[in-house]
Order: sequence, then structure tokens, then C-alpha cells
Amino acid sequence: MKIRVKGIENQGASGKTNSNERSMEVLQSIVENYIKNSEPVGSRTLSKTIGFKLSPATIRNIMSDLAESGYLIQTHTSAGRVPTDKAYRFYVDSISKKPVIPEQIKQKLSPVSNVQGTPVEDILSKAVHLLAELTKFACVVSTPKQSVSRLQRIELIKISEDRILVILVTKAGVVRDKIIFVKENHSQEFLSSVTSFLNEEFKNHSMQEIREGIHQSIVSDRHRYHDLLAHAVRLGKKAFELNQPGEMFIEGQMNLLLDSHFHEQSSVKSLIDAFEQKTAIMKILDESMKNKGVHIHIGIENDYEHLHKCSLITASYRNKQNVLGSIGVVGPTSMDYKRIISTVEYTAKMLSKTISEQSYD
Amino acid sequence: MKIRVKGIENQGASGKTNSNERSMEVLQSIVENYIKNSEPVGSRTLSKTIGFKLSPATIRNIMSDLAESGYLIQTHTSAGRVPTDKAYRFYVDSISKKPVIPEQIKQKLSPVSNVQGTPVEDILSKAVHLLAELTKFACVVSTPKQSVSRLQRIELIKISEDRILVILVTKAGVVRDKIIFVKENHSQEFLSSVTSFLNEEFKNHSMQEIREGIHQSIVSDRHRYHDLLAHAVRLGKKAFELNQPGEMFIEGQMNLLLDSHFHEQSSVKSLIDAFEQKTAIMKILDESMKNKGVHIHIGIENDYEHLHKCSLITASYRNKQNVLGSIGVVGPTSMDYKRIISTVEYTAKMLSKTISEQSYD
DNA sequence: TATTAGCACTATTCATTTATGAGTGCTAAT
DNA sequence: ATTAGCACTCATAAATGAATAGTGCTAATA
Repeated sequence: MKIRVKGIENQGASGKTNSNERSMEVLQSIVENYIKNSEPVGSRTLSKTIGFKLSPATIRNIMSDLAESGYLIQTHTSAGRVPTDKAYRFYVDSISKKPVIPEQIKQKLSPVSNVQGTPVEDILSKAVHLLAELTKFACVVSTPKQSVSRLQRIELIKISEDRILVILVTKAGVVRDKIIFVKENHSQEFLSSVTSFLNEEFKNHSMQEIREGIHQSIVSDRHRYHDLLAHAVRLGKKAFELNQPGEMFIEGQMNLLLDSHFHEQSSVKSLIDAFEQKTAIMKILDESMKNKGVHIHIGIENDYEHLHKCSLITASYRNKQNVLGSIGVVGPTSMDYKRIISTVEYTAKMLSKTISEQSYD
Repeated sequence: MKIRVKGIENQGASGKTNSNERSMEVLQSIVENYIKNSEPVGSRTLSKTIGFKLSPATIRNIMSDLAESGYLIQTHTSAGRVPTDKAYRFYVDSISKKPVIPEQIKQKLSPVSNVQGTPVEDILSKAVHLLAELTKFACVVSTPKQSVSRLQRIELIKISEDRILVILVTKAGVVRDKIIFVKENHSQEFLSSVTSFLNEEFKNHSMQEIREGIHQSIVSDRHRYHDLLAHAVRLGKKAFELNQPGEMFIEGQMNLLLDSHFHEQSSVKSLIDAFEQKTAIMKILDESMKNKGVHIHIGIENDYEHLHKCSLITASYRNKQNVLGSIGVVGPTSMDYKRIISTVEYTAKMLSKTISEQSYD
């Protein structure tokens, strides 16, 4: 059996690294071709579309090597070859980091920035909607993380004898409301004092800090407070209790079902589950907040099995102070990475810009 | 050509109305059979499943008549028959108005009522989610109409020099927030006075009334007000300006795409459009608020063409004072009407109960 | 030594044919 | 008025065969 030099993986066996470089280019061509036509690509077709001149036979040899190295698979003996997730990973890593944003996309996304005085949720919703329209895939965006966002203002409103409406406004411009139940029948005047106290005490602190701070107060200093403060702290504790598990807007799920890739495979069920449960996708969005830039999860790289047939492209958005959340696209592994990556990147950028302008500082 | 007595439509031609009644029962059987198996039903099959004894030949005659009257159609010459929308309408009108709610459904929906202090939006979202899970179709719910809901409280919060956060709490328990932009740099104390004024003036009035009232004030009495009130009215006008076009939560769209009926027809695109645009469905939900009980729109009965292949089952929900919105199911015309109708009815009932308990009175 | 041309081989896909079967409509018998 | 019987229709499924796109290997070539 003849041992052929594998391109890409172990280069340098031959004098010229030429062979290696050529393999890479062939692989890129295959991936791009498959992305474009969604059909197994054969040696003959490739020899025409490829930039430099190579005969089908030579390409066959290269493809054979690439297949052996796990970059390509054949659906059956006499079919063309299809890129594996490994090939997509290679492809994604090899493409330029300076994407060009088509003017058309810029134009489409401009509504995101025209939103004077709109609630952040609406901005997110608008952005994810446009992203879905542009990419024709399913898109998700996580709402600003409550724990890191900083308090702009808290308001306590008496609703009935035993119910108080709590309104939290964060620096990011998110308004959260919830109702808390109390035993005592506080007057609205009393609530106003408590409100003032809480605002003075905790403005500009993160929710996380506030929760901890209040807990501390209760544990250690309870006896020191006079009646007002004791109540204030107790109400505050209730008010700041974490209840929102972190939301997520989904848009364009239907796009996926129309996509030929998912239509044929019976992986539709899986995907629906993935979107129903939300937790897996949420986790990926959260993860994406930790580092700057665009994050790419290709098929099998995803921990969650139901997402093994998908790729996720995510990017975080932020205001001036903090990273707030992430926005992303869920599509087939054979998506047009160049286009999707740049679109997600640009959308996240626009989102950050818009929200920063809206932030209350 | 022999003229046969048409059942249902023109009875009485024969001495016995027996024939008529039998036609009805046959039609019912056909509809139920088709709902159950989603397959054209033939005379042979029917003669087995039907309660009383009739030979296939007789049934064929009856079916032939029903087809002529527009209750049944054949996909092709040698196929069984399929109910038309007219048949579904007949079927729906003939079924009992006192549906039995299966214990299982009651149990599934019980979480809707376990929601102490949850925002109304979350309750709606929970309800529509459960409804989708139960029915396995797409479900929608409209958020409480702003115009009819009554003011519980308004709050103005200074956010920055030129931005004021307006929070509207309605009797139904809906909290709406929006940011308004102002030229003058009002102090928070000033805003508090305005807040008090607006609350005293407009508490318990519907948004519609308030908007009209404020407009009146501005047009006719502007000169009478001293500075405070002039400002108050101007701010109030901005605060109460209608901006929310009426929202709608959608859940379980994917269910429709999995449904065999939609999968085969290429009407998927239509449906997606219908959900994207929202307006058509919203209109039906709005319509449904005008009358009590369950509303049923079968296929062609819908004005909107994209919904011609669907049936919608809707019911309004309310609190003690007002009808607030509607909840409904969008499914194939061949849905199990008995089950879906009772499920929607029960869900709306639970929703009303829960929201009434939450309302601030 | 790397590349290419040529050829045998393989599997899919598509169109055509050929049963099979469910279902109808009509007529005549009950 | 109902039913049995029969000829007929059409969709669906299985079977066949030709066409096609593709591979792998070997031998020729630059």
C-alpha cells in the first residue's frame, strides 16, 4: 500500500509544502462549494470551479487523503464528498478575520439604531427579528443579565393592602417589575422613605452586590437599625430576590424547518426540543458573554446532543459599563459562515451602540 | 336521472325524516373518522365503524348525496371522501355545548393558577405555553388591551436630564413602561407632584378616557392652569400616548409544521407569513373579545387568505371588570374540535380566574 | 516523482412498467 | 328502500432498466 503525504495534518514530509497548501485550498473549495449548492461535491465539478488547474484525478487523490484524515465523508461509494464538522472548523479558522459588511446588511439593520426611548426589550426583539430575516435561520438573543447590571433606581408602589409593586430600573435601561406580598399594611409615605433609603444606599451597585449587601445587613446588623431601616432592609431583600431566570427571545425558528438540510433529516424533533428547553442554547449564549468577539460552535462541538446537526454563531452585546447578553444564529452546519459571522458581528455591534446610547448615565 | 332526497338540507321530501337524520349521523361519522385518521374515508370502512348497520352500498348513496350538497369532496375518482369546511361547520354546530374537561387537562393547566404575584405577561405566557403543549398546535394570546384597561397608578421617574421613565400600572395588573423625552430639566420633586396630580385625576379611568380627557384639557383649558398643572398635563399627554400596538404571544408554531396536514401541502409558507404579520390573527383575537364563549373560525371562513387551510378556536379572558384579551389555537381544519374547544374554553376560564385574583382592587 | 488519462466498477436517480387494492358508480336482485 | 355484484378508475408500491455521476486503480506521461 502506498503511503501518501497527508496535506494539512503532517506537512513537511515532502520537500515542498506546496502539497499541503494545495490540500488546504482544495478543502476550502469543497466547503464553499457545498455551502453554496448543498450537494456532495465531486472531483470533476471541483476541477472546474477551482482557481488553479488540476485534473479530476489529482483532485480525487487529494480528496481521498482528506477523507482519510476525517475532513470529508462519502454518503455512499459513488457519490461526491461532503465536509465534516472538522472541515467546517478548519474552514472557519482559515477565513479572514476582517469581514466586509455588505451595504445591504448595514441598511437593513439601521432600524436597530433608530429607537429613541424604546425599552431595551423592544430593541433586542427588533434586532433578533432583523437578524433572522437577514440570515434566514433561527436567531436568539438573551436579555441583559440581571446580576451584573447596575441599579439605576428602585421604586416601591403600594398596590393593595398586602401587595407592593417593585420596579427596578437598571443602568442598561431594563425595567423589571414584580409584586411582593407583605404582612404589614405599610402606608405609601412609608414606602417612599424606604424607596429613598434603598436608592441612596444601592444606586450604581450591581444586583449581585445588592443582594449580598442586604443579606449581610440582615444577618449582622439587624439590631442596630431602627424600625424604618429594619423594614426597609426586609422589603429590599424581597424586592431584590432573584426571580428572573434569564430570558431569551427566539425568532425565525420556522426558517430552520424550511431549510432543506433539516427538512430531510428527522433531526427536526431534536431542534424543537432544543428550542423548547432553552437551557442548552441559553448556556451557550451565557458562555459567549465571557469573551469578546464572535463565537462559533460547529455541530458536534456542541455539548448538547440535540444541537449536533447545527452550528451556532454568537456574539455578546454590551453598554459602556458591562457585557449584558448575547445574540446569535442557529443554523445548519453547512451555513455560509462568512456571511453569517459578519452579520452577527455587525448586529451585535449595532446593538451595543444603540443600547449604550440608551443607557442612563 | 334519479333525484334523490338530500339529507340535512331539504328534508321532508320523503315521509320519514329518518333519511335526514341518518345522513347527519353518517356525516358526523365521516368527520370524526377523518379527524381521527387523517385519511379519506370510504364506504366500506365507514360501514364497519358506524353505530347502526348499513351496507357500504347504501352509505355510498348517502355519501354521494352529501358530496353533491357540498359536504364532502373526493381527491380523485377512486378515493374515499374528505369533509369540506362546510362539513366541519355542520359538525361543530352539532356537537354538545357542554363539553367535559378531562381530568388530565385540568391537572396540566393547574400551574396557571399557582402564580402569586407574577406579572400578567408571565401568566399569559405560561397559559399559552401549556395550551400549545396540550393541543399540539400553535397557540396565541393577546395581551390586555391598553385602551379599555383602567389606570391603577402612574409613576414618573427621572432618569436623566432629558429623560423620564413613565410607568403605568393597570387594574388588570399589567405594568407598562416607556421613556419620554422632555426639553425642560424637571426636578424629581416636581415630577412627584405631577405624579400625584395625575393619579388623583385619572385613577380608575380607562386609558382611552384619559387620553381624551387630557386632550380636552389641553385644547380648552390650557390658559386656566397654573404652571404646575400645565406641565402636568403636557407630561401626561406624552405619558399616555398610545404606543403599544397590542401585543401577542405565540407558542408552538413548530407543532404545525410537524403536523402531517401542513407538511404535505405547501401552505407552510402561507402560515409562516400569517404568523409573521400577526395582524390577521390579532384581528380575529380582537373580534373574539366582543362576544362571550368560544369562537370558531373554520378554514375558508377566515377573511385572511393565508388562514384558509386553518381553523382557529378562540375565547376571551377577563378580570372582574373588563374583557382583557383572547387566547386561541391555530390548527388544521381537521382538528379534533371537541377536544380543542373544551381545552381552549377551560384555559380561558382558568386564565380569567387567575387574573381576576391578581387584579388590584 | 507528481500528475494525468483511461477504464472498470458502483450506486443513485429517474422514468417506465406492472401489479395490487381501495373505492366508486351503476344495475339488477331482494 | 336496501343490498349484492361487477366493471371501472386511479393512486400507490414494487420491479425493471437505462442514464449518470462518481470513485479507485493502473499505466502512461511530463
